[in-house]
Amino acid sequence: MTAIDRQIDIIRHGCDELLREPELREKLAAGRPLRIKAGFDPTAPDLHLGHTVLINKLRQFQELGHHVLFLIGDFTGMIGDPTGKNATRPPLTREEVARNAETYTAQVFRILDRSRTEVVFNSTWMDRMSAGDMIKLAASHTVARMLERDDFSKRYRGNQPIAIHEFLYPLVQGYDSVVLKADVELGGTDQKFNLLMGRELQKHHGQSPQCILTMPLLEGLDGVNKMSKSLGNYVGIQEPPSEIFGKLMSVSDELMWRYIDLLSFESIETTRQWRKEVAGGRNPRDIKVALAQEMVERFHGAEAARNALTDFESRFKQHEIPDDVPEVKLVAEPGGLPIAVAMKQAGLTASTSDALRMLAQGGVKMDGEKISDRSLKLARGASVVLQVGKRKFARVIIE
RNA sequence: GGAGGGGUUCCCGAGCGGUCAAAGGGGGCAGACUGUAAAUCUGUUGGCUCAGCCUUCGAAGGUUCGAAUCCUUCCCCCUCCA
Repeated sequence: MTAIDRQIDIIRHGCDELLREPELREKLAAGRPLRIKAGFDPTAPDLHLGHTVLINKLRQFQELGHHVLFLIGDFTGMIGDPTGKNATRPPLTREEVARNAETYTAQVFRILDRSRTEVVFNSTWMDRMSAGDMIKLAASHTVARMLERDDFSKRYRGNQPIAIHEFLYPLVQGYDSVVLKADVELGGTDQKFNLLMGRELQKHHGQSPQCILTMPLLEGLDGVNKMSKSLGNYVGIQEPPSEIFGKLMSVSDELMWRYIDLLSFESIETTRQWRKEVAGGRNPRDIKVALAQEMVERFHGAEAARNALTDFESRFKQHEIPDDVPEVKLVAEPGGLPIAVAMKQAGLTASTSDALRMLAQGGVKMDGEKISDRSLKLARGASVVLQVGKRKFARVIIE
């Protein structure tokens, strides 16, 4: 096995598609560090495990000696890429984009090697582009070819609106590759069309076209939709250990294997062994614990991972009230504070109506005892732990 | 520019003068069962110091004792023709 074979092996591992391998071999054969581009949409500034699938791959490229161009699509963010959506997204303001971008850079270096990463913003060159240049760029592609993109054609057929400016998104993304002289661009499978656009435009500008590597999209906790902040089915890498642990424990057994494939650094031999053991009767829960601990350890360290497990067991096996319950101080009138209002003010429910529903359905506990009396009032000086559902807690202190 | 169709609660979608906070499904949430899994069953799903009241059916006006439902104007989306 040659050195290049070995690189290709590592690069291909876990990926969805590599276009085109012969070209990549040629680039690798030149022996120079390749320019690896990946674009990030600044709408969701909190990185979650879904993002890390791609970032882990970037990290691998760095380990192989290549140079990562971490592109923040602050210009494209104002367009709002409709990929995976069935509706036009509201464009972000410049201020929102800037704020989001900053939180990105603060997080990626938990995974990436800073010395081999260049963070770039596409507004740097796009802001300087004239209307005339933009028309020239737009002229390089046709509507028919745009409509080849699955998302566009679906919406078009489904009588859903497509705004003209949405067509500019792939063009701008492709043009970014021209400016950056990218050798390889990474993206999710949903990005394939946009990634290919980079190849087209690079050829158009006399460059050798970038190779594209698509990574599978990680399903969210629901196991159906892709992980995304807006759908609320994500595990954020900045979340506290107990949240990361708990969320991972709540995924279905089927989804657990998917997460192991895309997120775990365990060797293929180990994970294969796990599958065999589960097939032989081992409780999948044990494997899930291992995965949850690995993730907590990656973002919070080994000690946090150990604590996450013991906390989890005391809370859910022994139904104990956790010790890190947030404290909320509320003010009551002389007559006391109605329980439902207290629940809402403590942030345990979205509304008092919702709180009343929870009471009616037996989903509320006070100091560990189930309560259902909606007329209950908390008197001044009271200090109680309220629990709604399985995981929402608050110590409420009435003043 | 012309002709036609359409905008209903998180989503899809029924309703077409009162019995509508609005059927049904999806999704969400809670309960039971569990491994905080899945599947299943049950309940619930606008807000409010909640036996009552307030706000919602693209927007604004109007008719009516009463409007998601009728009228007027406006905005937006789709289709066909130009």
